[in-house]
Amino acid sequence: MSMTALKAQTTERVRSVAAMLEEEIVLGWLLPRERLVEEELAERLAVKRHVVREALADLERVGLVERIPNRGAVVKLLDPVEVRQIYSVREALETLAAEQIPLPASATVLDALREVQQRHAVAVDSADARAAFRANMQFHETLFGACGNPPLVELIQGLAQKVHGARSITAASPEHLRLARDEHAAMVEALAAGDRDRLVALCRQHLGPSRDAYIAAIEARFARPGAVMTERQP
Amino acid sequence: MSMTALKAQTTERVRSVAAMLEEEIVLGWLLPRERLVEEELAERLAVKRHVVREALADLERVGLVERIPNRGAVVKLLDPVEVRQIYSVREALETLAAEQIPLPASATVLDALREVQQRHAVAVDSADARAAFRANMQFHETLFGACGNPPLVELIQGLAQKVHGARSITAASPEHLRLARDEHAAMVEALAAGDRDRLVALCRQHLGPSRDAYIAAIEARFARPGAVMTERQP
DNA sequence: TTCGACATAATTGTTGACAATCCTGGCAAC
DNA sequence: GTTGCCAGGATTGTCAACAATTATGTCGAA
Repeated sequence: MSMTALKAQTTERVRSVAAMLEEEIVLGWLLPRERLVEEELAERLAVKRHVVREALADLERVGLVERIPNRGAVVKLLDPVEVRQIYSVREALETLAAEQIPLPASATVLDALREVQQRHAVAVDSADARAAFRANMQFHETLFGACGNPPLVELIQGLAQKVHGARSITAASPEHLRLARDEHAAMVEALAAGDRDRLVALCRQHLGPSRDAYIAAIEARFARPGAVMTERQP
Repeated sequence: MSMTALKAQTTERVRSVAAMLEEEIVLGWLLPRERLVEEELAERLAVKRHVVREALADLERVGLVERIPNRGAVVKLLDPVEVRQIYSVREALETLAAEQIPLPASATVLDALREVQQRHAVAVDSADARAAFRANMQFHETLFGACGNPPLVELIQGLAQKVHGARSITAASPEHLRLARDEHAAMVEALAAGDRDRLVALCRQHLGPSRDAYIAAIEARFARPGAVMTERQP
């Protein structure tokens, strides 16, 4: 029965390492274009190189890092047009899911959402970015999970992961966190009231801020010399 | 480029192995629930175990195989409800993509589609299942690729891959192949004529047959003993 | 100074052996 | 006849050393 073995099963360690790296990317601890050296990570995370290797392969599949043969991995920098495209698909998918959630929402779903939202609010108020990130992910998972279409939920989560690199701008910003918190509350309200139009609208506008903040930040800070942006010359 | 490269880059070999296994699954050479033993595959495909391992991890992420820790990999058997859910999302995404294709389609797109469709028709007529499969994939890639949203195309392809295991029923069936060929022709026609409604409708109905055939087949052939179906005893 | 060849260092990719784990089948006890 | 247990074998997971590749820095020549 106990699925979670006491001594971390191998594939679990890989997933654990991948999750740690993902968090470090989202929280801005690892910046775009930063190199991810296998041995270095292996020592820091106290695992063998080969585990880090598999974790990096996982993150490459997800789209969070980029691996160049014989040259190693770097955290991927999404260009603005790709971000816009991804967000447009996210909007479509999340709308689709929101339209399929049975309304008014069941008590179990509402209770779960309120509990998670509570944790998220606490994390935001105490400026605990990591806890806020985790609670935020869990909130969306339970919210969209209520649509009854697991493959759809998986897709939504996958797309969210893809732009996690983009969230390093908003994940630490108190204003954005507070805004997200309030929007979550509004969503729960709409779910309880059975107001589908409001729910869908909330989901849609919930996506905007992080996208816009990222695009603005990326064009200001990570522009490559040689691109359209005029960069100061040394 | 020569596929059978003598000195293939490592990550290329992994992708190559994954692609081979995927084809073998789609063509029904590897059946659902069949075990995939690393050493065995390594010897058969003339690569090291380590490469097979990574390829299996890839296919696991795609959803074509299932890996249980310390027990190995098997080709995944999708249950009918999951297949229905996936197809419903496919329908939504392909509709979304079809709605974004600029109409009437550009000459380059049409030329490319006609060329691929020609190859597909030849393969179907000569009952070359493998060539038909490849041409079919390429057709949909170029078709939806015309929507101008690469992440969306990637998602569509990923979902198609997920149900590739389900295609082993239709991939070898002459009737289904002929039907697909004719529907492809109709799509090209709609693209050329700039008839968006017809295009969207064609995309939608194009999904039906393989889904229905798979669900019927799975319930007839792969029912687990202990389920409602009565299975013959040896 | 600038350019290019060459040696050197840093990093990834590969390999085979070893350890851990899980399934199979036989054998004994009830 | 069924159940439980203990080998034995098959398979996956782990590891450290080695090979291959790419980046870096130095030196000499134009």
